[in-house]
Amino acid sequence: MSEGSAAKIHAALIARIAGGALPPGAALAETALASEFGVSRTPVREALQRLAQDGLAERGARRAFVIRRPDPAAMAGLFEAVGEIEGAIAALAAHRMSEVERAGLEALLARGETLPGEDYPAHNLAFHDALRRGAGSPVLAEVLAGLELQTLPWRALNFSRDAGRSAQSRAEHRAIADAILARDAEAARRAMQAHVAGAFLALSHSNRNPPQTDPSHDA
Amino acid sequence: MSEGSAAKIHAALIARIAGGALPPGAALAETALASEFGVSRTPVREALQRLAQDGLAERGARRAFVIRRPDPAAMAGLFEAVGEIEGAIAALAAHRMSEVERAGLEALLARGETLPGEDYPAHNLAFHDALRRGAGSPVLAEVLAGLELQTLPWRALNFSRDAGRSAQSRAEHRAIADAILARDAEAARRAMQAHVAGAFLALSHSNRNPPQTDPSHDA
DNA sequence: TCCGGCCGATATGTATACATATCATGCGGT
DNA sequence: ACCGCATGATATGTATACATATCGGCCGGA
Repeated sequence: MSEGSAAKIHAALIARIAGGALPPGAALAETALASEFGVSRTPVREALQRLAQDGLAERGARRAFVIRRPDPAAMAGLFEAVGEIEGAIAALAAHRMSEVERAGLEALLARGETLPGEDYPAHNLAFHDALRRGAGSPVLAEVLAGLELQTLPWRALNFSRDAGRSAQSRAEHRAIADAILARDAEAARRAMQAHVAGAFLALSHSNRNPPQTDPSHDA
Repeated sequence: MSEGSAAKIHAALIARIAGGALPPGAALAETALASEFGVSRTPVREALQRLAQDGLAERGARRAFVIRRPDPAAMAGLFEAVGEIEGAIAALAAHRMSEVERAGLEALLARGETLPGEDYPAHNLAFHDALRRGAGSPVLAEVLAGLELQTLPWRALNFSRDAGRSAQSRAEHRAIADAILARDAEAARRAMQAHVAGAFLALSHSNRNPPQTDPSHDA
C-alpha cells in the first residue's frame, strides 16, 4: 500500500515523452500499459489522469488518452507565458537575492565564460535554478515547472537544437545578471523575456518538419 | 460510460469548499463520499486526486485526503504570484486590446461608477474578465484560474469581507484602466499588483480568528 | 498506576469482474 | 459496385472483492 505504482508509471511516461519514445498523438491504451508495467489498470488510469492534468495527454478517439499534439500557435502562447513567469522571477530576484546569492550568481557566470559549449544545457539550468531560488517564490517556481513540462513534446521533436545558441545565450545571461546585480527589476524582466523569446525562436526555426496531421501508428 | 461521475463529484467538493461546508483540515473519506454520492469508491478516488492536483487537498493521517490547511505565509506567497500573473495580464492587455475592447472597458468602468456597492463582486469579476480576454493569453488565464482556486479555502474562512473595499477598489480599477488605455504596460502592471496586494491585505486583516491548529471533527 | 506490546478495526491501494459505448467489419440491398 | 445497417470486438467507466498498512484500544506486567 505504497501509492508508488501510479507515481512510478507517471514518471516513466514523462521520461518516454521527453525521450521521444512517446511522440505526439501516440495512443495510451490502459490495458497495454498495465500489462507492460506488470500492474492492473487502476494505477495506470491514475497515472494517465495525472498526465492529462499536466497538459501532456488529452482525450482522443474512444475517450482514450493520447499524447497531446502541440500545435505551433499553442506553443507560442506557452512560451510567451513562460517568458512572463521567468520575467517575474527575474524581477523578484533583482529585489530579493541576498549578497551571498548575488556573489554566487556572479561566480556561476564567470565559470560559464570558460566552459566548453557542450556543457551549455547544464549551465543554463543552473542559471535559471539560481534565479528561481533567489526569487523566493515557490508558487511561481511551481507554475513555471508546470509550464515547462508542457514544452517537453515540443523539445523532444527537435532534439535539443540549443547547441548553436550557447554563445548568444551566454550574452543574454550576462545581461540578465547585470540587471539583477544592479537591482534593476524591470531591466531584468525585459532581458529575461528576450532570452526566452530567443530560445523559442531558435527552437521553432528548426521546426520545418511536417506537423504530422496523421495521428496513426504506435509509439 | 460518461466519465461524468468524477467530474460532478469534483465540482461538488469544490462548491462545498467555497461554501465553507468543507473547512480546512476536514477529512475526505472515500467510503463516506462514495455512499453519499451513490457511487463506488473509484470515481470518488479520481475526484480526490484531481482535487489534490488542484492544490485543494493534501495527504493526512492514514494517507487519507484532507482539505488543505492554508497557512498565512503560503497564502501571502500565493497572492504574490497572483499579483504577478494578473500584472502580466494587465501589461499584455495594455499592448493588445483592440479599440473595441478598450471602448468596452471604458463603458464597463462607467457603469461601475453608478452601481450600488453590493454589486461590487460581480463588477470586479467582469473587470478582471475583460482584461483576461484582452490580454489574449489563454495560458496565463488558465494559470491564474488555478491559483485563484487555491485561494478558495482562505476566502471561505473570511466570508467575502470585500464589501467595505468597493470604493477603494473602484479607484484602483480606474488607475489600471487609465494605464491600459494609455498603453502604458508597466504602469498597468504596477497598478494591478497594488490592487491585488490591497485585496489580500483587506482579506487577511479580518483573519484574527484562531488558525485552527486542531485538525479534528468532521465537516 | 503507568507503560509497552499485541490485536482488532478501519481506511486506503490494488486487482478483477461487469456494464456500456464506440469503432470496425461484413453482409445484404439497391 | 457502392451505400447502409446490423453485429461483434475492443476499450473505457464503474463496481466489487481482496491485500495491506496504520491507528486505536485492551490486556498484562512492572
